[in-house]
Amino acid sequence: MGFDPVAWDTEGTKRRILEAAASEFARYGPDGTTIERIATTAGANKERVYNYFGGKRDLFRRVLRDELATVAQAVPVESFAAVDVGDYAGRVYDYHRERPELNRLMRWEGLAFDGEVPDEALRREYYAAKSAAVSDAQRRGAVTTSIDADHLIFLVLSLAGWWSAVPQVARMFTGEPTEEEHARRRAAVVEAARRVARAP
Amino acid sequence: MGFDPVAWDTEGTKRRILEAAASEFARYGPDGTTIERIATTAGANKERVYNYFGGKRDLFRRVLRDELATVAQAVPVESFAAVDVGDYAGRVYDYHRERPELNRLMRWEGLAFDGEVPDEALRREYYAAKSAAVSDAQRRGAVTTSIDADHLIFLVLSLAGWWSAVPQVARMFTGEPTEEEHARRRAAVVEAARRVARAP
DNA sequence: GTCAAATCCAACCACAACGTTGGAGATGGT
DNA sequence: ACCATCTCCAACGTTGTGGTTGGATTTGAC
Repeated sequence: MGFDPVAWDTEGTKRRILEAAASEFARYGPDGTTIERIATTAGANKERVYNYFGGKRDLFRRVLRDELATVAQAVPVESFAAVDVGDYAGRVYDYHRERPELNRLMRWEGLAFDGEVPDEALRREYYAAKSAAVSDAQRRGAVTTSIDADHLIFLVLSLAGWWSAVPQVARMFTGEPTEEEHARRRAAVVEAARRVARAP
Repeated sequence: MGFDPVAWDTEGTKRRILEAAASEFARYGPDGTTIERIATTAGANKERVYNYFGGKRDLFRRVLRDELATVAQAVPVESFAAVDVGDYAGRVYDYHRERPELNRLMRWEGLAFDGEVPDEALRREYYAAKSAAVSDAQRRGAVTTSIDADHLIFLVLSLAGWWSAVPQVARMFTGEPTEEEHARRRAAVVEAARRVARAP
């Protein structure tokens, strides 16, 4: 099944396995995903998966970690004194839309692994930076102080994230997510985020 | 294993199976749940489950439908001209907290069954009633018109629901959900919902 | 050209879960 | 007291998946 006419391409194989794993895990979750399917999708076989990465759980964690590293770069965080909260929420909405994997992986994680979180320190740091971006803006009077910084940023993320958490409910509320509907949703998210953060 | 000293208690068995199924499905999801475990938890055996309800999927749908019927009564919908949007959001947050099953089931549904939704007509009607409660308030000037009614109500539900969708993220943002922290989260949700809906 | 090390593959084991089935036990009418 | 009917249970067949292992193939150094 491998297309390696001349040499071993172990790095490439690893990468393809990770890509396939991200896709499969996001789609079917930790339980619904089979190593077999990941392997064939990646043009390899099970043994390679077990050999390169450990068992299924290890692979899931690895995929989630990579995905988190990606988003950290994709939607950077500054102070919300300089960046409008609404625009930021809109960008987060866009990101969820064009790369639904992370959102789905996190939700699988929330449902299946409830307590335990891999790379907790790293992630905590990432989230703390976002909170800091809010409190900075609060100190400068650009954002309301009637909601704690960490609660506020989380709520803003809620506005952008719930749509893909329960897409079936979203559809029943607002109709099929056509391109236009997506634009409407995005506009609503932006407006709502601004309203939540607005200074008095 | 059955505790029926005198007569067959088929209704009771059905009920116990449904209760066990709700708990198991909410906890482990459609894939992680085993019929065996449902049966033993309910003090019955597999064959009863298959006989009373169909396969696993049928049972899942049944459980979800029952849960939806319950919530429809628990958090009734009126016009948001009479009821404060913040209070309503707080009640929804409370409901998610004290009965996490529905939220989890909906999220499993969103992840595992993506497209297909059982009892779509019923649910659509339920959601439409909520949207109507918003548009009524908008007509009366009690709620902003700068966000569509259906988007607005969905966003309010986001504020209350995202906490349990990604509990691990919530924890990393705002710390362990002690009783106090829950109170803070609830207050933030209430305040944010009011801000989103506030009329000019 | 040779050989040790690394990569890849196919077949295999164990086991858990779905769904079924044949029969045992209880019930209520006649 | 008997029988049709419903309820219950234990055991089974089948399938699919996680994870392993032994060996074939390729590579690069010497």
